[in-house]
Amino acid sequence: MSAAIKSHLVGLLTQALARVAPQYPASIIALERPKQAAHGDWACNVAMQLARELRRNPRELAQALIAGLPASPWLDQAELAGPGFINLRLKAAAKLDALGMVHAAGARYGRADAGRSRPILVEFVSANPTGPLHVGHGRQAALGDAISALLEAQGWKVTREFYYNDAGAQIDNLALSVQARAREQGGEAVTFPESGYHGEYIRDIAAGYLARNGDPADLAAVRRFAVAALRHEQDQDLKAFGVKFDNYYLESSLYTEGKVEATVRALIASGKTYEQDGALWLRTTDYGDDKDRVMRKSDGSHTYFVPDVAYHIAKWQRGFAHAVNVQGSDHYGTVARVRAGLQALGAATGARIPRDYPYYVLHKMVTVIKGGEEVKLSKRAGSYVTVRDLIDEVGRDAVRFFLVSRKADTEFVFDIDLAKSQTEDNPVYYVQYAHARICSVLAQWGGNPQALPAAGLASLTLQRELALAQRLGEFPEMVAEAAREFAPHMVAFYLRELAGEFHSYYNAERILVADGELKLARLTLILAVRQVLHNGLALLGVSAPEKM
RNA sequence: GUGCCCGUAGCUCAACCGGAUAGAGCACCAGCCUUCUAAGCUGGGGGUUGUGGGUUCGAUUCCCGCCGGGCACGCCA
Repeated sequence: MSAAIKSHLVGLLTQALARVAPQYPASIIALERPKQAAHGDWACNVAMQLARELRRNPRELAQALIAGLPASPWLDQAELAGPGFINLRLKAAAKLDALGMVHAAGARYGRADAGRSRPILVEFVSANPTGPLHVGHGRQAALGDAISALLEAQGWKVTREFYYNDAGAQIDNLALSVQARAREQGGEAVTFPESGYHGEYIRDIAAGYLARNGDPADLAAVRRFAVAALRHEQDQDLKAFGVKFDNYYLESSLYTEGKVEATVRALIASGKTYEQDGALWLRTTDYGDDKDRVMRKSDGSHTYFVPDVAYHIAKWQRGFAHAVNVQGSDHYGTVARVRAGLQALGAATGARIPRDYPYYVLHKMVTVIKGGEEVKLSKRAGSYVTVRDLIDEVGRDAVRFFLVSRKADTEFVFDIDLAKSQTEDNPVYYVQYAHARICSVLAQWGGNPQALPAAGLASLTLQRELALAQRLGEFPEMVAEAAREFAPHMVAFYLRELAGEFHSYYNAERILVADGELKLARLTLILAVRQVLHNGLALLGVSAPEKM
């Protein structure tokens, strides 16, 4: 059902309301899709909402509204139901209206212009270059990429950005770890750093370094080599996952470009800082944090929160008035701090940064289960399961689809056995199979799909056909809401349902029937289904195969 | 201890910001391939929505208390 038809219905009710209760604004009229088909195509609860204030019986009020509905070419009938619902039934033509919309828009069906080409920066993954990407990064990559695609579909000018924490203490730790392995491989007896990285990949990097005649004693060179090697490795992981970034932002650049120092100076100038115990503090409690934070430690170095603020100021200054950060919920603590830092700076510089800038999508952790037990180790990484492990075992499309099919704020249990042993019942294959089936039918028909949209649709009269068309009509609204809520899982669930309705239809009815008019109408319908499956899968970064 | 999040079928998860008889998938049981791909379809059993109150025409949804789980509470990143 197109949005146009929905607003048409709201218009009808508005007129009815104006006759029955002119003192109430039409804005209280809301339509919803009933869960049960018996309740019609749309339901309105306005009579129950107003019954109390109008001191009228809700059923009697609903009846009056129904009587006041003007005639409409789309509306078949309106009936009173339950405690005071008004159930609306549409004519078949209204349901089939969506097919024309799908074919007219094609790959652009589901797109809208809510973003009005405004720039928005979506930051995600942002892994430290100290090891291969773990499954949490995988969830983040799948989420961030899908959220970006959803925002693009809503007309935002999206920049996907990866922030490399390549300047902190963890990098020193990495360098020392690689150095120790390199010395070890050179025959020296070394004690491995207590808090060093123990993964297999550290040995590989050390070997690579030695193979290029690197000097283990040159720690700066070791560090450069190790960071470059891990950035390359992470790039390979992302490539295997099908995620592309528009920009990589290096924390180290904040130092080399003086942005960290500039941020400290600006914060001092803001008057929100104070010295205590030899350290420099920011009064973040003035902006909702639960305690003040140290900016500069007594040893003169900065806490990580300063470059974080500098980075986000840079986002703002680069022209991104809208920004979304996709991060693990373990970063919850930084939210208030970064925002407080930005508010202090904004107050000092006159920059009108919104209090909730940047917006955060925090996702819960992923645990991987295999053989009924939690998997914590990976050969390559040592202490955690990598994205690559998952892709190798389950396949890229399945991993991506799985990782976005749950709300971000629920803890994620990824059961490898389930994903592997039940590949045939895997939801992603189920959706892809629907797409491939349609391709197959179209191939057997052998005609030109381009010509189909001109076909007459009057012969589509079956419940399943009308329901499918209606489902297709919901797609744009679903995409808009998923984008608004930063909730790609809605796309995954929608696709599951659409594919399910298609499979049922396919099994119950034959597409390539003898009746030429009916055949063309049915082909037009499934061509539209294919288009929407394709568009939806594209939002999730999952392929839509023509054969399976 | 404090803050945030979560708790829905045996398992994994939905539920259109308060709507009608809480829905899917997996697993289980019984059926469907001479016909466009059986990676599919049809039917079935499965629930006191953690728990106790409150708000109201109506609560999985909003409020309060408790129980259980996750994360965060550093001059770590």
